[in-house]
Amino acid sequence: MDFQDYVSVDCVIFGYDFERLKVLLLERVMLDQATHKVIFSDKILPGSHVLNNEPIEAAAKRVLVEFTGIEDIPLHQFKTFGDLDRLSRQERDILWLKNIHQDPSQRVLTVGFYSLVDANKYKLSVTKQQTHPEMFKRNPAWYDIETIPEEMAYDHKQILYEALSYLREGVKYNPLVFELLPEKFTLGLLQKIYETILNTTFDKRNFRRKLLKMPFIVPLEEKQQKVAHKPAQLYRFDWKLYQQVKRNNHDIML
Amino acid sequence: MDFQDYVSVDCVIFGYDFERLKVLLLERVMLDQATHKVIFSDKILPGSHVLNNEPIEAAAKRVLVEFTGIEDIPLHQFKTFGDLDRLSRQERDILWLKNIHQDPSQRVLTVGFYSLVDANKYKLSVTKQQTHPEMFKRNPAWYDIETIPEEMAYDHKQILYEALSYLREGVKYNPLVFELLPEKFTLGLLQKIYETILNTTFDKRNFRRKLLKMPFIVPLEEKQQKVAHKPAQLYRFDWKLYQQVKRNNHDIML
DNA sequence: GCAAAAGTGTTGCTATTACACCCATGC
DNA sequence: GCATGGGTGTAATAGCAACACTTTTGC
Repeated sequence: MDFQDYVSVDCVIFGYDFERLKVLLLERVMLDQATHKVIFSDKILPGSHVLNNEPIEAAAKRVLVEFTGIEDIPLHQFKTFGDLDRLSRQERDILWLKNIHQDPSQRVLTVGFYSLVDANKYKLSVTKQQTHPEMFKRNPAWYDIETIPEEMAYDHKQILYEALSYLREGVKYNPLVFELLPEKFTLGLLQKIYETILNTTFDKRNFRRKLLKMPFIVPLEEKQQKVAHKPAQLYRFDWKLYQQVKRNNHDIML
Repeated sequence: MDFQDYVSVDCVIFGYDFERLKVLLLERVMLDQATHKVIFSDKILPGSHVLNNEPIEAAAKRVLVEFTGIEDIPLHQFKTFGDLDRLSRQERDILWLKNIHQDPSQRVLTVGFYSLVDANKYKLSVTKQQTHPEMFKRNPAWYDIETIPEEMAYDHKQILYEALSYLREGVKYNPLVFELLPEKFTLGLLQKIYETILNTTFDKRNFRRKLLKMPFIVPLEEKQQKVAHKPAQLYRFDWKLYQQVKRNNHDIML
């Protein structure tokens, strides 16, 4: 037994599809070897063991590519989960682990990461070679945050909800939303994102006043085109300026 | 090799001695077996491997008792450190690990916890049986945060500084300071603590106004006694009320 | 009586809230 | 011409920052 048998990462990828807040989950399916009937199926976070010589964040990035096709996104470590029985609280988890020849009573610590991305930007796909023909993870898909599937692997529902509250806090003090926004964006879009994530609404005029006071949100000499309404001013987020401002004044953003 | 060989916890215990902010460190000493001369000595955070059947927070509490004598304090998980070479970047770390028959190139993930306590409340002492007679940890002691020792084990200096910034953020949004304060306290003391931790000063009148508006800081029918100045009103922190208020309104405290 | 910390109010400024209408565009 | 989201100002209120003197006690 080795380091990699005891440590894993799990990724909670939040996606905004310009309508709603979503989370990326895989389907975990176990088939009967003989009949090929489904024994069970539930949802699981993209995650995997950390290889012996792999930094933990690299492991998180690797599993994302392997199980979702998402590449090159910033990941935020939020919490480590180490309950003794976190892999063996549900019957189907035990069944699953036994079948991949892992002892369900063996302890695996998992480091949780979250991210916020544009849900429309990626074609989701599993590229990882699945080692057990009748047990596999498939169908990475976005699930609305308001209707999280009941049945999830291990302690993943707990991990998901904790990530959600880290996201909601994080978004208030860190420029997380600019990690998902296109280079050029309108204030209307920005407002919609904040409203969706925080599940609230803001007054348009007050919101704009507040954001326009931030020096790192800089107007471009460019407007929207071909929209069926008054074209909006485009802005960009200046990361360098943001870093400068942040050094002096810790609490910015909403 | 087992779970416990790959996962550890480290505790960054901040102490306030009613003057300055301190941090609790142990001395790590290695002696020459023959001459008993000191080969090296540096500082190390209280930490240890997590036992196979031990929850991670329990491990953190255990090592605190074993290496410092501090019992029953709230611990806050803040970050997990997993760099591949975090145990082998310094010559003396390699020497140390070889002598306790641990492979320096072996990877150990460590989960960091921090806490804030009254530095005067505890008699510090090491009770853990030290297994290698010429290599030991001793002398738990408070070190001023402004003069952190240069020489520290592994990546412990990094862990310490990251903990410090989590503390400084945490104290603004969570009632951490009330975990260290005596049951009955004065507003003057409260202000001094915030000023020390955040390394700033506040206007007395504005500070009091702000804190007295918080319903969970409740005045007692009692004043200081036998002080060589006007005796101050005593207050207590009502944790139940705090929980209630917090449910509605997420961002409180300073 | 003096040293030491407690306690207290006001003012100007800044930030926040609440609120309603016209504008430019594509179809 | 109508539907769509963009864009704008003001007034009332609440919160924040800056400021100095009196009080009570122990010694």
